[in-house]
Amino acid sequence: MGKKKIQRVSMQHIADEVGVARSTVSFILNGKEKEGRISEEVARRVRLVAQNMNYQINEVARGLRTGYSNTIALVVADVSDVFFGSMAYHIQEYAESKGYALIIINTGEKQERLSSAFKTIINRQIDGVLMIPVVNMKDGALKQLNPEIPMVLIDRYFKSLTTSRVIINNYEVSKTATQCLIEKGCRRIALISFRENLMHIQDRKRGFTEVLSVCHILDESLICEADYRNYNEKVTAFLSETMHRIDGLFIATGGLSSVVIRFLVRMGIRLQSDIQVIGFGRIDAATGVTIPYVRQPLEEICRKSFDILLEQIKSQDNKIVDCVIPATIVTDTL
Amino acid sequence: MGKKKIQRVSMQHIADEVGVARSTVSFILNGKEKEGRISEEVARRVRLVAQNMNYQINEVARGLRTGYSNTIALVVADVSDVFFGSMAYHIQEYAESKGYALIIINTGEKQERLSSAFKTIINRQIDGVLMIPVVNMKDGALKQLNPEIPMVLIDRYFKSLTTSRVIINNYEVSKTATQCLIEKGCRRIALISFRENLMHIQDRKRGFTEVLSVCHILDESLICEADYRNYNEKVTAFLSETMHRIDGLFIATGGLSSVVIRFLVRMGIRLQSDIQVIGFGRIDAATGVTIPYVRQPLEEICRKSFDILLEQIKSQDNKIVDCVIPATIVTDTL
DNA sequence: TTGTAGGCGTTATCAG
DNA sequence: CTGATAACGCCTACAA
Repeated sequence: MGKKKIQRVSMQHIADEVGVARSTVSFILNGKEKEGRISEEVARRVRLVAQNMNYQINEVARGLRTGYSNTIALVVADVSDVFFGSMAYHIQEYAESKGYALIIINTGEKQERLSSAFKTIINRQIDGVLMIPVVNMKDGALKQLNPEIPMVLIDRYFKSLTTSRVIINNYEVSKTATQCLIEKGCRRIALISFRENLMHIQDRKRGFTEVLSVCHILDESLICEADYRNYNEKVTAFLSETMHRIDGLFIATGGLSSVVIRFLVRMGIRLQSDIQVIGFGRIDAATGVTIPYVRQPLEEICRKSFDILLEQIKSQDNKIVDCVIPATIVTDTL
Repeated sequence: MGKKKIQRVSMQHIADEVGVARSTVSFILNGKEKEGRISEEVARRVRLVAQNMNYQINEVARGLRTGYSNTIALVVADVSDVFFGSMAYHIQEYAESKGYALIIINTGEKQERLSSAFKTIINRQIDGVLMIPVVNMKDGALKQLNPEIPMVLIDRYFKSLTTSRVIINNYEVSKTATQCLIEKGCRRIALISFRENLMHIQDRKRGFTEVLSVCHILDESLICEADYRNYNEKVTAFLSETMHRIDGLFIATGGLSSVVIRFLVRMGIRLQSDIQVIGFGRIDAATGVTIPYVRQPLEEICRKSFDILLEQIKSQDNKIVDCVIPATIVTDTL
């Protein structure tokens, strides 16, 4: 077999060509010519030759030397989920603009895959981790895997703040969403959500119930918290039983929108007239009507998360940052 | 600032601990003890110490030495697209099982971003590239960027076969899909698709028209090929004009399903009774009816693509592989 | 102002 | 059977 090793041009090659030392080339190509006190003339020649030889820096060698790979990891349950996928998109775009590469690690909902993920992260000298935690992930389990490595949690969070995070104002925006329904005249309002130990879900529920409590129209029987395994059955059962006695519905989890809307339509419910619905994240269903929703500023969340992570990588202090980005309600989908 | 360099345990540490040479440790930890003719006793001790010191191999150092990063890149227009996202998911899962990491590179629809992508790929010694080409990508432009690096095209392809690829049987499955409509009694069948220079789209159209031609029911005015920019207007205009004189519709591109279905529902068309519809890829709309579709075996496609790429990486021969995986029609969505 | 040399952690080659 | 030793390409303290 032709063991044709791909031969690339290194700094040494350039040095030889110009008749100067490796180090000089390194200084120039890294823009540290001032620091290295290189003559303008030499710098020019080196840069020219580098260009001509089409020199590309070897990040692997640099990584070995510096200890940094200029790579970050995004750890999610499943990138094929639109929400996670959008995160991945924005993060990659932003990371690239900052000279970072992004590796993706799927963990499913499985805690045990986290340790394998961290092994990869260590092995490859990944500089930092952006993670979207999943349900059955314990708070401690995270940092415990490797307390050294910079990490920022996105979108979901735990009671205790042991890791930096970037989240939206779940509680407040859920209050606003609920008030929207009330303002439209709804009085018998239901909530559909997941049953989770993650705070973002609980905060949304809290916002919902508080508003209804204040208005004295809270009905606990109109709250449906589905499990991950059988959410389809749970939700349809709940709706079958309640849909004729509710006039408003807050779907507090994007992942449930599709099944809920589909069921209501199939049952002949006229959305936004029989029942006012508001969702979390854009609802892309062929309903013929516009359904308002809580818009999470994904791009901003991603950029902020990356900025925080980068800051943590650069300045080794393990300062914990807690960043809350406000979500907004969108009522007129164009 | 605390420039606390993360200190990891290297092979040297283990060697020192056991009282043996680095190279010996390397042999053992790479499972080449037979080849290296290491004594069972030493091997055992080394492994034990490695375990105790929680040794993790440094892939960066290994990469510098071997020239391989054990990393592949997935180049797509936009991972947040469900189709691409699913690809990313399956590829990452499979790659991980084979000891490879996956980096994601988004290029949008922009040709010029390809060269930046390849720069990253070279810089980081990425071993191979899986790419889902986009519309305005010229065939030559691909390999040209770097003919050395192993690459496999997925899902979309060009006339000339200059790069390995894994695709589905677009032509055949489109014939089958069209026949499905005919068997349901449709005679005035429309096609909605993108106008693309990529072969997969053209092959689908070809399958469609050929079947209708044979049956003498081909009506060129019932073919809508939308542009990327204004596909929404184009499609709705087309449907407004034709929906009352068609009884069958083949949506040959997954990306158009949503807008088409939404429009038809809004117009009061009863799907699968006024008009029989068949799509490409599952249609997730709240229609209340089941819409048949062409199912692309994503996981199989991804695994096959990775296998081919790996083969190409391992054996440096640039043999070009053309793999066609059959898609199937799904009629009963559960 | 420039060059030298050592080392990052691994693997390959060759010598004991 | 095992151990030196030399790369891989880059960075940087230090020498000149």
